[in-house]
Amino acid sequence: MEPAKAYDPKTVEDKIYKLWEESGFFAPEAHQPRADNPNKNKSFTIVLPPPNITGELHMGHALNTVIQDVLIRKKRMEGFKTLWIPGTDHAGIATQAKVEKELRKEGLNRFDLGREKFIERIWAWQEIYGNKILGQLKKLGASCDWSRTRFTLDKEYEKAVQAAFLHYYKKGLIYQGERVVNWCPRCATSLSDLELEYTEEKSHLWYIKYLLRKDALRQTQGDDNFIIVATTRPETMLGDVAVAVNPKDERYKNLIGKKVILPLVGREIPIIADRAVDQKFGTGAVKVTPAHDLTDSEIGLRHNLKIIQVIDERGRITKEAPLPYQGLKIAEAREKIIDDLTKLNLLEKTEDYIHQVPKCYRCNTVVELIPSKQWFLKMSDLAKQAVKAVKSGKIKFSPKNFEKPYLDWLKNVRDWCISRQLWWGHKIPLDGVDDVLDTWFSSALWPFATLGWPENTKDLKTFYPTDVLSTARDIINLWVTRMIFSGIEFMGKAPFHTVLIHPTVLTKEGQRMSKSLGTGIDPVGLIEKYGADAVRFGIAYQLLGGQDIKFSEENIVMGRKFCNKLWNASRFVMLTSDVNDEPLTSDVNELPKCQIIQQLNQTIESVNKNLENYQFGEAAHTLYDFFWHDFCDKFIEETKNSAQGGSASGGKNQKLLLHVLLTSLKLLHPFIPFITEEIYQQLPIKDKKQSLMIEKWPL
RNA sequence: GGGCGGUUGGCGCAGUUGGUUAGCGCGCAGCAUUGACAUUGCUGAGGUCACAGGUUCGAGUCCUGUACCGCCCACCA
Repeated sequence: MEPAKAYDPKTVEDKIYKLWEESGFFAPEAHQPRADNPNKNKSFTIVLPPPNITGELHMGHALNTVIQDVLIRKKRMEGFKTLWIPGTDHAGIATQAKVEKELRKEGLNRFDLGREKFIERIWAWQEIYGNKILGQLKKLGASCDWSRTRFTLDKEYEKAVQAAFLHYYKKGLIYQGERVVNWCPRCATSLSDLELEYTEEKSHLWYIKYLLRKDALRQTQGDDNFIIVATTRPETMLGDVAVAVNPKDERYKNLIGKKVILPLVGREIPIIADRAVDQKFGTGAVKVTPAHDLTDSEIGLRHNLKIIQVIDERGRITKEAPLPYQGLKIAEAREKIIDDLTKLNLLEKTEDYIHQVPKCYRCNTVVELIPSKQWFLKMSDLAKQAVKAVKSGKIKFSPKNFEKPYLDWLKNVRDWCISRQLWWGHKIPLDGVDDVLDTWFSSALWPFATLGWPENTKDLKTFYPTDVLSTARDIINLWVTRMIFSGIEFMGKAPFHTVLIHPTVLTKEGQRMSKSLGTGIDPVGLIEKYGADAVRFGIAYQLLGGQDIKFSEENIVMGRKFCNKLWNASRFVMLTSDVNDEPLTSDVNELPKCQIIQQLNQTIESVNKNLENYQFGEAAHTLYDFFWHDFCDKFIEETKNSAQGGSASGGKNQKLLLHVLLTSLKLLHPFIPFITEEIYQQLPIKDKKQSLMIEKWPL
């Protein structure tokens, strides 16, 4: 049957993907490399950044899938032992929050179910969404080795996590400590600094009078009988243990060492001097609450102050506070305290104040700082290793300027709080501990745990270290740094040589795409509308210069048009080919040195160079221009004219047409795999491979 | 508060080490055409390259400053 006039991706894509899966060529051992292949002993490995099982994929995933698949498909055609490992991430807090939200719709919370039932419920969720995500990757055409699919919470992976934890523990790098940690009262867990999201909020700066104790009063010659502190968190005053001023501050020099009476509480607390106090802010005198503020906690340590916890894990005032405030929620307590201070005439003034409020990055609840017993991983030595790997050039970032934020962060890094009071995650391997590990502790092991570590597997020997890691910039420090030091620590080698930071996909208006804002675009919807190849080519075409992408559907339209052009040009070549009885050859040596061949060779050279430098957009543009304008508009039209004069030159032109078409299909295949494969399957050529996937890449 | 990036035709973007008429996609206008393709072909309109100075024989491209936009990082109560 004659191929349809217009290319219809719907009739092609599922069929072709099935063909690929059945061929087995996604796995590195599926086909024998040619004897003359210089790369046959080299491997090329990518680990897919495992998507969180919290929902469906977004455009960022689609973009990253295109990048990785282009790299993988090209290397596969070059004859490398190519492995792209897929998988998903259990995403501790994110998934737990998602499932809790589901429960809430049923009027339940996780405590109603209990730990075991709740975890069962999440496993049911992971079954659905994990598979959904893998299905979406397949729709995009990802040529991952699905037989090696991993999940960060599967049984084997659990072994890796345990082994890692015990290694650190035995080495003395893991310790338990009572520290002030970020705490989400809704999730009831600690959070790392990186898991906070700050939002700017209008609030107030309250100026509160702390009265001096009577004997202190007698000793001061001034007429002030109080010191004023400014705060944005009046409710924490219930836990104050001192008032601090800068030692150089002349205004307060004679007050240092004196005592004040903490309003509403009645506790006597000292006025101390500490360098952390900024003279210029507020009144230059700051209330010190070591239990609920990080700076204060450090001041407390320096001055040997008590820690009085007045906010508990659920965000309520504790029994350490005076009776009237006990059990109140933070907002209620704040209101009552302001009220009471006003009545006592201790509120000097209230100013409007805009400040950054930390919120839980998963559930958007205001995060509290509370003292809590947690597990920490010592970072200083590990961070040094991670710094060295990049400074020595063993790992390169592309674009290079992302090395700076990476190095800056590592330079100032604090110990990593790795315990979470969640139910969904890896349990800390020590008896009697209910805490789980930060989800990033397990994903830090991804490049080698997916290959079988801690067992010394064949895969590990063959495919580690991996080659390119492609990811979004916002998880450089959450994930990339931690993979790097983990790889060095456990494998003795950096886990990859290149970190590819891809652009962020924004809306056309320049907004961040997000579900909650309603600005997200579903790649699968686009695939249904335009076809996967159109989506892929549209994305690749826009991957220029490395800056963020304002997504516009017009590029996908272009992709669809291009696919159609390719389809019809191929139809033309094939229709005219049928005239010949003999199968046509694509032997390069028989080709004349004409203009189209010259242009083709330039295209090959340019595409190779651009792909080696991760210039995907440039490569896509080059291919587009060559195929459409040089090949279709000029060369094909010319062959029509020359054919009219007689059939003598017809055969030669056929070979040429077929050669250029086949080479173009090879070059385009990494970008638009479905349509190129479909056409390849129909081509009347000798020595056809089972799939275009394993054809020889043009050099 | 610190760091990074952006500002080029209606929209989305390219412009390598400074050098003849600043490119691409989408859109727009006119013309063409049933024989690969109307998801087409040809032709064309449309930009004082954010602003102000400076370096240079010559700057979208280098330097200084300004404005606006975006992102990341940061314990200023």
